[in-house]
Amino acid sequence: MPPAPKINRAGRKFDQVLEGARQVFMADGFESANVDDIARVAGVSKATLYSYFPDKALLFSEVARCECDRMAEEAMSEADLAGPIRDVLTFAANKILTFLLSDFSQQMFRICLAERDRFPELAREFYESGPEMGRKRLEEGLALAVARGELRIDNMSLAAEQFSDLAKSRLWLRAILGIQTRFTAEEIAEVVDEAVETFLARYGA
Amino acid sequence: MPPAPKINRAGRKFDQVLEGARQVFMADGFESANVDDIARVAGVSKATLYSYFPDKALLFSEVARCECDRMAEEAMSEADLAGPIRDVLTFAANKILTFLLSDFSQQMFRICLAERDRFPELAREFYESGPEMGRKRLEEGLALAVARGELRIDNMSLAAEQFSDLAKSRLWLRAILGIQTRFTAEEIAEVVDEAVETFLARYGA
DNA sequence: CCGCAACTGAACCGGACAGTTTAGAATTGC
DNA sequence: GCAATTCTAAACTGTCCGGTTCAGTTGCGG
Repeated sequence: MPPAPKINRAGRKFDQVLEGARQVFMADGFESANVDDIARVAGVSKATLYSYFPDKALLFSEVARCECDRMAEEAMSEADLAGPIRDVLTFAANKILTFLLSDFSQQMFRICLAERDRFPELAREFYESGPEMGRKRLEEGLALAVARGELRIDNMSLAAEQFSDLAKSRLWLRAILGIQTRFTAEEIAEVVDEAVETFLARYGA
Repeated sequence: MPPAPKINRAGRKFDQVLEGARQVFMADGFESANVDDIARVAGVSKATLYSYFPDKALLFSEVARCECDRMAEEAMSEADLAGPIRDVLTFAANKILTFLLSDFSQQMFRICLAERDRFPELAREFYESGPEMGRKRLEEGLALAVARGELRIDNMSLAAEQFSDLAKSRLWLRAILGIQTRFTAEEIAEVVDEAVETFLARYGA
């Protein structure tokens, strides 16, 4: 199967359907999303929607797959690797934290977790397109710094995980649970700086 | 309101109902849980169940509240603070990680996150009874070590958060997403040891 | 302008499920 | 051992929602 089974991609309104579904699913998740709502938001009749997708679950899978791809692209975006290692790390931690606190990232996580049992494949795609992809990118950057003699790292993969875990200290959990929804630049800078400090204390050359 | 509004606690089978609800809600969450199932598991008729609780939501809230209390007790359990700081930290990291990987902790997190919007109070109770309580306990332990001159810590609360974040590196995310369900002693020991190492590199005296 | 394919809108079906009712059985207290 | 209370089993109501159907409209190629 090239992209997915039983989906009829031909037709004028296919993209409309997908976009409407994206909006509704990303806002409500799978269970709470209502197919009538999706049709309405997509500006399409329910019959048309069902002429493209055999059922709600496959429509959701398709949307989720696309969104995982979007996330992967985000994770692959290049970082600036020039300059002193401390600055590079600070920039990276900032980027990681900002992304992890974004609405998009938070919604993706919530939805993938909520639908973990119904769509186990989705959880895996999420993990690979998000955290895993980010970790690989980070490892590459760290490897360069090691090569330049700025860092000393034995366990590269775990070091990368530690770095992103440090970068989201305190704030991510509060955000995902809805305890706190806005974050000041100071709060973010504090977590980022402390993350870099701790990471360098361990791995700085 | 002493515990909760409109709940009739008198009657022979109150505890049965609560226990049945606990089992079903902890297994299925709020939405997917079926009231007929709860009654059956509790060994009670549906009418009896509804004579104690006015609706499903309040029954769920009561169960969730009790489970948060259970979690708080778990988090408050004393750690062994004697011995060299490295051993104490290793023990603590082990305890934190083991708890965070337990079925109970994982289910609590999944349920609280899934029902975040429907029961915002629950997310807060979870946060305070779990992560917050754990952090406070950890801070106390760290403060003792600082007093003994074994650690140097400026930002105590963030240091405690960093420690628990380091302790769950890599494994927690894989567990919560269902990517990996069993963990070898070696995997756990590796994460724990690296967490302690990194923490001590930054905060060791 | 014809014919065909896509699309519409609204009604409809069936199953799931929260919550209610009722008629009667079991327990308990006195 | 009787009366009041509690519980039971099962049928029932109303609602929600995924998915289908269908009679009719739109729009486009020839």
